[in-house]
Amino acid sequence: MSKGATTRALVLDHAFTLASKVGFEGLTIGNLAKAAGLSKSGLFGHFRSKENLQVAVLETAVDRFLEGVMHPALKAPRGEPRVRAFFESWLEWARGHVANADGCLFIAAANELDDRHGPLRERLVDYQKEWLAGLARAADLAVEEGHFRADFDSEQFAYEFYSIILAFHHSSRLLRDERSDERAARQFERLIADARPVDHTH
Amino acid sequence: MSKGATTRALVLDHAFTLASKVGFEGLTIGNLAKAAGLSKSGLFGHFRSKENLQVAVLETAVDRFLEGVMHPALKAPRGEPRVRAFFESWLEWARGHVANADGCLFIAAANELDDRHGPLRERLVDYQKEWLAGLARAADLAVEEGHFRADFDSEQFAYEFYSIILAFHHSSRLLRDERSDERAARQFERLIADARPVDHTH
DNA sequence: TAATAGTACGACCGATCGTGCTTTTTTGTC
DNA sequence: GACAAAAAAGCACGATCGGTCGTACTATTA
Repeated sequence: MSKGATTRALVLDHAFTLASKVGFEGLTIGNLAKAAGLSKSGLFGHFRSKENLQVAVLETAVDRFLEGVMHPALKAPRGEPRVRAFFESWLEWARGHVANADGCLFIAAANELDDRHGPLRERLVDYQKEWLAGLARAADLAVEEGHFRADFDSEQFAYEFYSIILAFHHSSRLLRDERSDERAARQFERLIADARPVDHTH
Repeated sequence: MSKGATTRALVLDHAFTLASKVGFEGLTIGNLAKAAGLSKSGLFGHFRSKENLQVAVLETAVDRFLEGVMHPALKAPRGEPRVRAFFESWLEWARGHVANADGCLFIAAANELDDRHGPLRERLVDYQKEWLAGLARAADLAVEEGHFRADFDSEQFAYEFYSIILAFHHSSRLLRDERSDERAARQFERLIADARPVDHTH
């Protein structure tokens, strides 16, 4: 890796951490330069605009998310186990960021960008739709495996799945409720229970 | 009402609208002054600090929320009807703001303030806890009326209720999914169905 | 070794931020 | 209508923002 690519990666590493705390808007070039140990203009040269920097940070975050959440979950056996694996690793991602006193960058970005337009917003939307579609696919597989009901709206499932993450983030970050973990787990179990085939055996 | 109080109220009216679009951080004194038709310093004199202004805006928003969401719902008969009324008016609040291309100020504030400290954050947290407690109380009444199961965690109910609002806001604002309404309604019906007493009549 | 491209620096730009100080205009009371 | 008080405006400040500039050092390549 060339010198330039090395420091660029180092900058993006600091940028991801910093942006997780302050969001995309709060991320200033001056502060990032201070954190990374570069001059403002030295850092700026790597990206040539703030928007380019933001896009690069978003893609860094996406890489980490794929690596830390999506890929591990895809190793679990298809069907309900994989759906559960998604939940565990996804929540663990959120939990880790809450514990570090920074938040989930994607949730922060969603709130900052929801009324803007431009490439940053479009990319974020595309990624989120992709992940929700991936979740829906995992749920469809659970239907095929017979773990979930045949009449089952997997998109609705993905929608509600994400609502659990959002509520957990809100409850633990803003309200600082120590029972957020338990709450999220119970909500998830209820979602799974309703997805299972009806039991007529008794 | 004295002249001062009149213009102060007018300023807060514009401030609420503006802050709903840009959040508490994006709300600048210069822009607000432009919107309200005052000079920066003329407006500033009414509040003497930005933090005071923000607190006043938050309290304005709380008044509107109580008036538009909480009070109407409390007029519905206790039990499930009142719970449903909460859902309808709460979602209508969110829906209205989404349609206006601004967002729910409380959700925006939650994301901006979740890692800050100071009176603004504390007030927001207090209000949100209050509303969730109010919701839990409404659910408890539904238990008393026999509409909901006896073994029933009303705090969990309030938690999941709010997750529906959060997901709706995210889905309609960021993803611009036209089916957000339908999704939220279905999620709510599932929440209610699970809260009802088990039916052993067949 | 010489030429070139990549990397980083400090100084600086115009714009905007919140906020203080001073002056002018408006309001309410006798 | 005079006059004090309140309200609004005018102006300026220091800080910070994203971004540009010329310049110097350091790799890479010829």
